[in-house]
Amino acid sequence: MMARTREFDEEKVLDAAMQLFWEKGYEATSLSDLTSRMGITRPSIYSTFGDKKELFEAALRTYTMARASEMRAKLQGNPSVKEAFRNFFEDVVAEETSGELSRGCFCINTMVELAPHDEKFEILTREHQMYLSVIFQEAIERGIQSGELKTVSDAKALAQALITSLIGLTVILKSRPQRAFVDNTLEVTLSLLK
Amino acid sequence: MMARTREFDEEKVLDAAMQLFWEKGYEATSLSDLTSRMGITRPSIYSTFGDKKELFEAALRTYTMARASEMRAKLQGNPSVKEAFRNFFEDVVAEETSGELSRGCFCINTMVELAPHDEKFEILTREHQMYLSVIFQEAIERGIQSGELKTVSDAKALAQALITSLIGLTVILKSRPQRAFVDNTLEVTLSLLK
DNA sequence: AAAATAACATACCGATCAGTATGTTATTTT
DNA sequence: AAAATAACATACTGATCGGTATGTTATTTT
Repeated sequence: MMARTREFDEEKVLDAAMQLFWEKGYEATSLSDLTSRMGITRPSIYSTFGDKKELFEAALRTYTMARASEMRAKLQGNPSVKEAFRNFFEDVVAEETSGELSRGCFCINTMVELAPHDEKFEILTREHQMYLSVIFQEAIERGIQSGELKTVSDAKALAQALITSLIGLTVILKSRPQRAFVDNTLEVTLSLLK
Repeated sequence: MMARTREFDEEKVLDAAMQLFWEKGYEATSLSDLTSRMGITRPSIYSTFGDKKELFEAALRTYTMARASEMRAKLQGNPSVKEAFRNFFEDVVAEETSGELSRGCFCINTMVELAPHDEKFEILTREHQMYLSVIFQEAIERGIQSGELKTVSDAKALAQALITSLIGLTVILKSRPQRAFVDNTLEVTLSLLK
């Protein structure tokens, strides 16, 4: 039973927490950072989301769900699978290149920072990547079905290799490599789709 | 001029700091962690290495130099370039799979944690990866020279794509993916060498 | 041997950390 | 309207953070 009505939008403040954790990671984000960015007080955070780790987990789950559906939409929105993949990878590059900060991928950041020390996040991040690789796989199978891609391709293995390259690309973009490096990587990687 | 003689081996304690930063990252490693692992006191750390960030930088530089020469040795030690790359990638997998903790690559960890927020580490991590890609490139060129690889290959672009895949592989191993995922990725990635 | 000096050990600094106790205010239930 | 209750705001907790002041000990230089 609810007495006084909540003055903040739970979804909005969680999104604010997500942005912050995404930018700075778990350890480097303090409760003070969170209260000021979320616009609510410390006790409100604890009563609504639990402790810092639980809030982080909620933020990450929000992120992964949004990212998976965004990715599926992008890959399904183009009749040509090759074009869809190229556009997708180039969007990633554009996203990280534009703007002051390259936040990378929240899930990948978490895989690096927390997965080795916290089994919950080891599982959560692994399963998200596996899920993404299935989305890749479905797109590739669509390309094989339509005749755009060679029938002999191992769709699953190819999808997994592309996910691995996507992770590598996302990570190295944080060091702001030269444009040519990225372009070369993209050309060679996408040449796997044939 | 030196009065009292130093009681610790500078190289050894720096190596201890490297191990710790490698395992836990910058933020999650405290000065207390460092003193107990390095076996020296706080003032000794500060007088010898400077503050926490400077110590971290020294540790990272030690790591990158060791890693680059280790990598060059592994790639040069085999007359077959294809075999050399396969062994190299499989060594990475074995390294991360065995043992309780998958530390990943210290430089990649730093790229994720610090590069977006600290230009010094953006540059340091980028240049290390570029250096590694040149080592890859030289091995590929050797393979072209010997006739083992196709003459038309763009050695540089290929090397850069392989580095990107290596980064992706190193990162995803932190989430302990299924063996089949890794094997598939490896097969497809190494198929680029032909 | 005396003076100088640098590495040592101990104990401390203010600041900040994650998390909570306490009291007030607004809304619902009775 | 009274009682109950949950969200609010403020202020606090002990612990730990990175970094340093201070005094002692060992070695070198004079």
